[in-house]
Amino acid sequence: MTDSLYERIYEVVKAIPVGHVATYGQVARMAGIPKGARQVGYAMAALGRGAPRPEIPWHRVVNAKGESSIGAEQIKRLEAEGVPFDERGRTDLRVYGWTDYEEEMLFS
DNA sequence: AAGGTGACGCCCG
DNA sequence: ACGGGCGCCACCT
Repeated sequence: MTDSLYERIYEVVKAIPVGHVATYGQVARMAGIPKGARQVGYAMAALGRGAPRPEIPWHRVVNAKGESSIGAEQIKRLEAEGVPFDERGRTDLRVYGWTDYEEEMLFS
């Protein structure tokens, strides 16, 4: 719980709806860190290191290709809540990708 | 204090 | 579609 930067990232991740996923870059942008995709990944990695944070659905964060960056554990969790992965380990972001109110505005 | 390290992403062959 | 290379930037030692 070091500072507000990670907290902002965690807030965004907590907002990802069940059955949907968001990319690292997307989370970064939504947290106000345009070039911070890596920081998001680092923040996720930090979850396993220090204090436990079971309220944060880290498994709903995938890379820009729609793949899991961590492996089977994540895929298992996502499929359990209705997000399918193909044999190549990818999920369809066009279908399961998360779009919040703010972002939907950009499409209009 | 300086340099190494990523749960990333984009641009090019 | 896919791999390689480079840029990014907060964290850790």
